[in-house]
Amino acid sequence: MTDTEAAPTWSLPDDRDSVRDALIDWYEADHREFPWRRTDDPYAILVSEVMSQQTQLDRVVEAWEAFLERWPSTTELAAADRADVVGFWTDHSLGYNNRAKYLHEAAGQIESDYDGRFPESPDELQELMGVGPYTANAVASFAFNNGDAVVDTNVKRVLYRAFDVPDDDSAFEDAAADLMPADRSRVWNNAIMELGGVACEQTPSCDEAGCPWREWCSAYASGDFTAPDVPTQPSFEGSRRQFRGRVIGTLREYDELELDTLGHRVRVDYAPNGEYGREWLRGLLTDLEADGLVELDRNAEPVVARLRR
DNA sequence: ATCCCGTCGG
DNA sequence: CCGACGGGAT
Repeated sequence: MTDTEAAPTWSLPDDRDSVRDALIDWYEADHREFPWRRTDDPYAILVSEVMSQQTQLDRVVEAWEAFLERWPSTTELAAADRADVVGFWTDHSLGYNNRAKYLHEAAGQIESDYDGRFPESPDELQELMGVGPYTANAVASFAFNNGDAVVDTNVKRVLYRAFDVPDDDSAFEDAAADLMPADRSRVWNNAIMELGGVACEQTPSCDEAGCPWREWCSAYASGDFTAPDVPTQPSFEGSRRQFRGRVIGTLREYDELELDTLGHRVRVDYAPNGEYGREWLRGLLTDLEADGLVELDRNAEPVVARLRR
């Protein structure tokens, strides 16, 4: 026998159905109300998922409503200027403006490749720009009740603590899939992420939140609430990301800007031939250009930059 | 100072 | 597989 697979060192409770029912009952009895939980429009759900990947949910609500009012469907969004979509992202402090571009591009894909209608399977949804495994399953679940088990950091933390699933992506996927009741991805994925969001947070509130899994939970029994490591980010102040943000913000105020002018507005210590000079700025701008956010007119003399329309 | 965290591109 | 990616809230 050439099988080298080790037997799993973890196992889910025998009475899966009790575990499942307990979570679904807990979720249905009481949960946070978010407006995107009241729609099954895949476009509206996609927008909410992309926004919430980077921003606290409370701040997403307003932005989500405003975005849908301005661009109610992929038809309007695909026809929009990219600069306006990126500008909206900045105005609403939604972070990574790359994701505004992804959304804009995905809307274009839906219009041109899918005849204006969203595909319903996770595999097809993943073809859309900016849509990876998590978002594909979320949209398939919440719009079509047709997803597989989502695995995000909330779900990982829950599985790691409750059932000792090791910190390993394929183990998390297997466990999450085993646990999800067939054909109930909509309520299930909402419920397990809600559990991670309000009961099994970084510092857990098992009793306060009335966690429905206390009787099965390994961490609750042992008192060890260790969670999988989440990589910490380098500081934002002075980072390249901060200056990218400033370039976008500055270019929004002007139709176009010559490079040295832009440089001086972006950082006080800009010196054309210094450490933070033209070479540094060109580096930033060519990346922003490759990211589809900025256009450079290399024929102009001197070269000018503007937001991509 | 730390948290939030999935996707893309190389 | 790993580094890059925004900026407000706490």
